[in-house]
Amino acid sequence: MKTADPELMRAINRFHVMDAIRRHGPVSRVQICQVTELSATTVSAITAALLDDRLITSVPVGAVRDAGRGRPRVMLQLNPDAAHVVGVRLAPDQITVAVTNFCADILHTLSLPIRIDRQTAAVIADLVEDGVRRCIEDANLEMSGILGVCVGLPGVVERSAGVCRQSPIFGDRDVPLGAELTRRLGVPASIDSDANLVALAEHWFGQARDLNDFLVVSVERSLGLGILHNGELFRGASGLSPDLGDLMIGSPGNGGGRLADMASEISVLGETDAALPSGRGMALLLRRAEEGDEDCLAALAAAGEALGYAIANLITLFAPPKIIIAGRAMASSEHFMRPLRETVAALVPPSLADVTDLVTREWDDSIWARGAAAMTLRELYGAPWGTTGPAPLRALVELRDEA
Amino acid sequence: MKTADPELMRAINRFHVMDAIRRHGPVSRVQICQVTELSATTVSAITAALLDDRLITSVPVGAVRDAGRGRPRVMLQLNPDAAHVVGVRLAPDQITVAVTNFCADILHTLSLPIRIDRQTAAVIADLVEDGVRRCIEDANLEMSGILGVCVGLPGVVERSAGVCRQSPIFGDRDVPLGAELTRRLGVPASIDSDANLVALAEHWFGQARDLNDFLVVSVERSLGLGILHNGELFRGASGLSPDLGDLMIGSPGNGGGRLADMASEISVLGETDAALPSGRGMALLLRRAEEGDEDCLAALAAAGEALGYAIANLITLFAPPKIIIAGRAMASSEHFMRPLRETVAALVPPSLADVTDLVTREWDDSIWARGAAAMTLRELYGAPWGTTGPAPLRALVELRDEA
DNA sequence: TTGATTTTATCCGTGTTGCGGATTAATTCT
DNA sequence: AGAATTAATCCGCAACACGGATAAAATCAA
Repeated sequence: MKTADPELMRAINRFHVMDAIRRHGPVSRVQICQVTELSATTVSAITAALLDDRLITSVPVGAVRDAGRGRPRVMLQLNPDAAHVVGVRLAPDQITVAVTNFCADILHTLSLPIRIDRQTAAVIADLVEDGVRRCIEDANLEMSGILGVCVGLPGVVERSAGVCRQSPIFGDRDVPLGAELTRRLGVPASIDSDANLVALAEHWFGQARDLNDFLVVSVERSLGLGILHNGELFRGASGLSPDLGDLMIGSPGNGGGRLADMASEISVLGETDAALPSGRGMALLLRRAEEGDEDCLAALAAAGEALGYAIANLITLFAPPKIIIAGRAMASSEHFMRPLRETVAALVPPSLADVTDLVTREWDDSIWARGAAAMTLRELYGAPWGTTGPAPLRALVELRDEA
Repeated sequence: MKTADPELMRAINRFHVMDAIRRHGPVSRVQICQVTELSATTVSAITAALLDDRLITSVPVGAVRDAGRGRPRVMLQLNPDAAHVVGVRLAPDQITVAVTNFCADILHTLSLPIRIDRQTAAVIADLVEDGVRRCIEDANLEMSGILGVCVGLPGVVERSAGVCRQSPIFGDRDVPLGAELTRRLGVPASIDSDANLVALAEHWFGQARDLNDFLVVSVERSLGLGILHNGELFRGASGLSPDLGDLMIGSPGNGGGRLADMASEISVLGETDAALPSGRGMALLLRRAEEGDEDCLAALAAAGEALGYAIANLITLFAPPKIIIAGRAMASSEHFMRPLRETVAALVPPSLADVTDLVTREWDDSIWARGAAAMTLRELYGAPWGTTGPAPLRALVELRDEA
């Protein structure tokens, strides 16, 4: 039970100020007042403390001039060098590492196209450790300057415990990857579901910056689900992040089963008889579908319908204003998305027919790693009870419109 | 954006104190200190204010004697007469009204066994208004002494807007029942999903008092889902409460469809050819099943399997430590529950095999209405950001063990 | 060039809050 | 009756947010 004392009060307000600065780029103290609804005095005091801690910096005068009469505003921004963090994304066939600064700008990335699929946890931890150390070195930084590492991976992840309950990339269950990496790197290391990282990335940098509620469905080798609810990442009880692929779809033994076996890239590739090379398989399959190959079209359509079915159920449960379907290749194919959309439209309950906007988003690997970095920064910013929340851009927009 | 000022601070702590008093019956100030982790001074100040506002009362000295040496503790408890609220439950064949005091003790109930199914909203509002007025009168109270009314009903409900998007008891969509009843009764009236009311009732009075995360699945004429997450009732985006019956199960057109058409009491009754009278249908069906009637057994098993399928998916998403299956008749039949349990066990992902405890609970109608009353009280207590949360009974348990 | 104007940021005094330590209150034990 | 013990309150302190006054830094007008 969190008791409220002046310290908590300050923590909350400091977080709001930090969050306002992060979200609204270089921003003056008056603007922060409007956004946070804090008094000028309080904002002044808090920003002074933040400047003192070198968490923010004031933009050199003259850099930004806004046509006004009085004393010019001093713009404040996050101090990029206040901290450095590392984000890692583990995919079945690739490890991506990114080093970012305090603004979550990527300083350096490293991609290792390695099949880590079904490796032992020790081997994977080895690879991650190497990758992180190398990436830090390449960015001309020291391990001692890194404040945290976050690893995103598919599967069922219990962030609070740092344990991966189950994942397509681990043979074992209940891998304590968080503790292991913390030990190896000598730096706090956390883990999370990869879909959560993407959800956070979308919330911080992507197309959901002004949304407090949305879902991210990642369609890659495996299927992930990230839920942002009330401006917070939603995790199940005991902090568990779900694996969308574990959902049951259709009638088992009658063309149904786990979603992972019906709508993931792996399953689609497995459907077609054609022997497709493992690396470029999906690109090839999509091209064949484009050329009219019946098998490939059918496989894509079946996958789209299966995922559409699941998404309809997610809409029934969460009624989010937006769902972002995210993936590399398949998710951007109309042969996949059209059946998906049609299935969603057909199965969503009538009362929720129009609440959800379904969009696709293709991105590069670095987004994932950036999300992982953001996950660590989010904690550094020191959210007291959470509230990564977006919220009133309105105050700022109004300000801009005035000018 | 909620800015933190001393007022919020006080509100938070006052709520924690109120909540501790509500939860732990008559309780002394020292005990409140232990539970809330507030200082004795603060507790003293807050309880003094609460006593001054007549929200709590001190138990007459000598009533409770705990074998101690020093100055005896003065026990505090909610003042039952601090407020009165009304809870209403709308079911397809019945309206239940309950008047409770500030402790959520039921003072008087009224059950109207009326088929309101498919009536117009105006007629139903009429019936509710009459029921509420009569129940208040029978309890020897005045309308002016009622601080709020909450109505629970099946379907998709948007509490914040007071709108029922869709419900088996309304022919229309988007019924603004909240505003209508507020107008008629001259008292703040809210509406919510009936499953949410039960979830709250279980959290406050039932078997989930010490749980912060659990699901309630109500199995009656229709199917409801109440989610308690992090000590808070979970609602979808824009405050929408889902209708479990809207979930899709199995393959559509292949023995699958909406869960409401497969696992609700209505659907089970519809499955069997036997012409069953509408009122006692389920009781008769269960007796026949007990006697070995194949049709009835098959219908119950099919329903159990369908609901088990849905519950497995809910476990995948929420991983709650407990799911309470609640209902009148069917839910307590092993012919229904055994297939359900078996299906859940078979379909739940291996990594989540043992996280969820599945229990059933049969109750009388008044529980629902009591939950509705509690929903209003919850707001009167003035939770600042929510935190209906349970939490550390531990402090109290330790105390008791010491003695 | 100089003073008036305007906007921004800080300083000062006030009120509220929670807290630790001392104090008072109300019992039981000896 | 006095000592011991536990409960509740009182007092002084520090932290905080806030409103109003003040200082700072520019533009505008003569």
